[in-house]
Amino acid sequence: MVPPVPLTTVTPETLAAAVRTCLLEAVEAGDLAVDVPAAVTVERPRNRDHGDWATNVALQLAKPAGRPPREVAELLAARLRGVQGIEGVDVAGPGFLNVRLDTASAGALARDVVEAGSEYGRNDSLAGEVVNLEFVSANPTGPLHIGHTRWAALGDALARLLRAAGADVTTEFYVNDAGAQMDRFGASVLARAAGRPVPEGGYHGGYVDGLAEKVLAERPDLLQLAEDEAVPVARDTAYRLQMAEIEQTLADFDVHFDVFFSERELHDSDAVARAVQRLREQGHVDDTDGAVWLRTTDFGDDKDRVLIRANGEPTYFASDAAYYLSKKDRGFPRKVYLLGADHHGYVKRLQAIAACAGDDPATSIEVLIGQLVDIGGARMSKRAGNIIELRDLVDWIGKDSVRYSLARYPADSPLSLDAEEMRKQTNDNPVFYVQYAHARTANVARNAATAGVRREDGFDASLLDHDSEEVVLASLAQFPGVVAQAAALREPHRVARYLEELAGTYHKWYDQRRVIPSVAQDGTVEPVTDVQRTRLWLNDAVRTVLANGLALLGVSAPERM
RNA sequence: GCGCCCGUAGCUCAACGGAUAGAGCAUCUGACUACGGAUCAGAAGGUUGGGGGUUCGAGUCCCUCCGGGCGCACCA
Repeated sequence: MVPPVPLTTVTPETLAAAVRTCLLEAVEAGDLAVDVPAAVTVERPRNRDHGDWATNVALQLAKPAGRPPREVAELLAARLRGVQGIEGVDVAGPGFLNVRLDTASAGALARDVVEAGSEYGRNDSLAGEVVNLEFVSANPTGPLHIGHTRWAALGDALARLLRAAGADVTTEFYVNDAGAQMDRFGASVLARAAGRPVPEGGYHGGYVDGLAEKVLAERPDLLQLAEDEAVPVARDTAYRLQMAEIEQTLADFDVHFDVFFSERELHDSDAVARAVQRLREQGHVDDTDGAVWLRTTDFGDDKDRVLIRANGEPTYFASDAAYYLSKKDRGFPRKVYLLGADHHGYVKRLQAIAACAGDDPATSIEVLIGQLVDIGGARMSKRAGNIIELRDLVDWIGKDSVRYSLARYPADSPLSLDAEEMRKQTNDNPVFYVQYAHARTANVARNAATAGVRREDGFDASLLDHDSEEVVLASLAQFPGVVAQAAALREPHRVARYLEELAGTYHKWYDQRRVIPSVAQDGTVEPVTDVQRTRLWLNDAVRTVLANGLALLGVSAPERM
């Protein structure tokens, strides 16, 4: 007697495809007259009485088909019942289709996941998308602070997520290294180097003293130079030092940029002037009151914006336009910006630039607005004054906890975190809950090896028949969908929330089912069977997904804690 | 005044337009001769800020009011 090994594992994706096939067949047979949608949604019902998986297609197709939803559902149910791996189909409520899988078809996923390894969860939902993702873009005139920390954690996670979904992503940090602010920065550093107070409107904070010291070490002649010579020297030297620190801080936070793009180079290469000329040729530039204006009101902005001031100096907006055109010219159809809430007024202007350049803002520009974070109880920086520095946060709380804590909330929700909570290594802190689950799977695997339980000796999916196993398997099955959805919505927090759920299902399973043979009171050891081996596959499948998911968030997956 | 975002359990927050709105913390009850308890089981906690509307179905979409945050430069 051959055991009922299914030909294919049943997952939400394969089930959705099966439902769609049934629909097509029903239409073909003349049972139903409706346009079959390109994609069918299959979800895990909240209530387990509603089956393993459920779909609402019948409800959605009822109107276009001109039939009562339950009638459409019944019609589909009859066809679905013949699909391999499906144990039963019920029509429930207003017209939901509730599907129960047979144990082996659901359980086979454990092996698939282990065999896919780090590939499991990767998908091609965004294949062919070429994306430029800009985030952080802090001024190089001081250290990174808490606001940048949120964008760094979120932006980097988003980049990983988009890549996992098959997109071609370039991450970019725009360096505002041009303009009057840089001269004020240079003047501030010079003043401190000379032991004078920082000039009006300059940069304060202990870090300026630190920079002044290092600049003096590199340029002992600084104070002998004439003022108009000394400021650029102080400026450029301090800029280089500060930028190096920013890059190092980001690297220590496991955040890597493909491109650091200099605003100054836009000016030096005449790209700004050419951009203005280009916009003029597109017919969206006016010369009024001695200044050069971009008619952004043509595209929904409140007022037109100045590109070149009456004094001949280009505005920051002009370099932004040039920067946009650079991204366009470098071959990025889609430009994603992560901006702080204090810059949301900038969105319309950005869209207007795109429109003036002849692009459709709806597809070429995507702005994610992040609300501000408040971390209560965090130490203020002595160097930078009354602000919280990224470096201090990471040194004090730890990279994993900071990254995870910031990535587990949607960007558009204002957030207040508690530094003491983030430092806790308990259940209060979700990152430890998830990491501990991972460490536990590793521990079980080590114990299994010692006990002689080996995956390659056997796998029988039908043995994963406990409720807690069905729940773990269903959670594993959802991972690729979660990755695709999180990538499509640009919401890394969905991955974190998912991992917490998966970790929970694993801990519950661990409490209910043993992988290692138990030892009886008289010392006799239970023999190793396919039960233990198959559970080890499941254990390792969970570890695979936890590791893959944590990697998407830039958080480590420890083998021991 | 205009614009964008947010109002969900005592607190911090989830919830592709789906079925009885969920977690964690805090509070209360249980499980430690344990595959590391950094865990698990259970209780309690809600008119999703108010009011209309759209539809088979609204925390989610539309309108309106209330409350909070942030923006509205020839600044960077």
